[in-house]
Amino acid sequence: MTGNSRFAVSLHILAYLAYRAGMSVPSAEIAASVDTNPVVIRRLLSSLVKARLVKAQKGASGGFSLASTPDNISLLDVYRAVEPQPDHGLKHFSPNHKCPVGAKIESILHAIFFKAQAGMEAELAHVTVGQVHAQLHAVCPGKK
Amino acid sequence: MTGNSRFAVSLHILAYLAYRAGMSVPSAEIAASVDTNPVVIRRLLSSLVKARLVKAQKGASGGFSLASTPDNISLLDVYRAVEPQPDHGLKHFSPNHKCPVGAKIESILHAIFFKAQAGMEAELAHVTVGQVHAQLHAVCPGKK
DNA sequence: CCTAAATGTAACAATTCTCGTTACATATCT
DNA sequence: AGATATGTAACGAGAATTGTTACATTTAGG
Repeated sequence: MTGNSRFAVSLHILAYLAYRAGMSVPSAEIAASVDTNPVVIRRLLSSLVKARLVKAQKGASGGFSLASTPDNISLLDVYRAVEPQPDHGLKHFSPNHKCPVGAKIESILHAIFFKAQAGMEAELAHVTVGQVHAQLHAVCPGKK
Repeated sequence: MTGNSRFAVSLHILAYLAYRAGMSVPSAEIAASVDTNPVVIRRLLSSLVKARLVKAQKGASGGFSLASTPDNISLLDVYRAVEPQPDHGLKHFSPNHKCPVGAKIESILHAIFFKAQAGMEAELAHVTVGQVHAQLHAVCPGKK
């Protein structure tokens, strides 16, 4: 795969839970909306539950629901819950420390990538699941 | 690999070319600094040449050199030259359009990812290869 | 209390990406 | 002419992602 789709699918999941407005929603129903296997959905939900963004209810008539108001969940919360720590290629980057450039470049790149990452996360921080939900309704107001 | 290291290695390459101050540098020498195979270096340089950031000289005593002043090359130029178009997982994301959520989520996510990407690129835009080069000298002033 | 429905997770295959490596054609300086 | 470099194709190993099957565990509800 080019890039992983964990973040995109997770946002779909949370938007769907917001759409179902507090109901307990089984993974199979979400999987039908995302068009994938329920296990894929449960794997992501497992991370979202650990991050306290979602509550899980086992057993018959169980399922998942948001742990708080959609407006209280930022996309940065979601991003951090499901995306692995971004390394920007530095994990497999071991330059020759005997070279003056190789000796110093690593820490310089680290600082640069940190700032770039911060710039991206700042954009995610001020968008909420509630806003995504609102955009869904803006064009498609009729709840099924 | 977790993520690709094209951008990181490319910055190392350009910092090395700046460090060698206009000399024609063969890929083998750069590879020694990065600690990898010369073909890996030439592959990346191929992209950098296409983007007009670097000049190549074939034949004996040939090699590579910066196409302009280090201060005229921004990290965003480099990023765009060597990184594939980021899709944020949307390429392999085809939700069920029969569902009200699945029908609309894709374009909403597209807009969100575009802004997030722009936030990151803005940080890269105001850093130059010249600044990276300056940081190298700041701690290690003795050129070999 | 029993059954149906649901989560939680392990395991595995198929696909894709990245990187290192070898090989070789081509170009060019000395 | 010969040594030195680029340019690029081809291939394999390793890792990550996703879909899938399988199964243990939990729980609501009749």
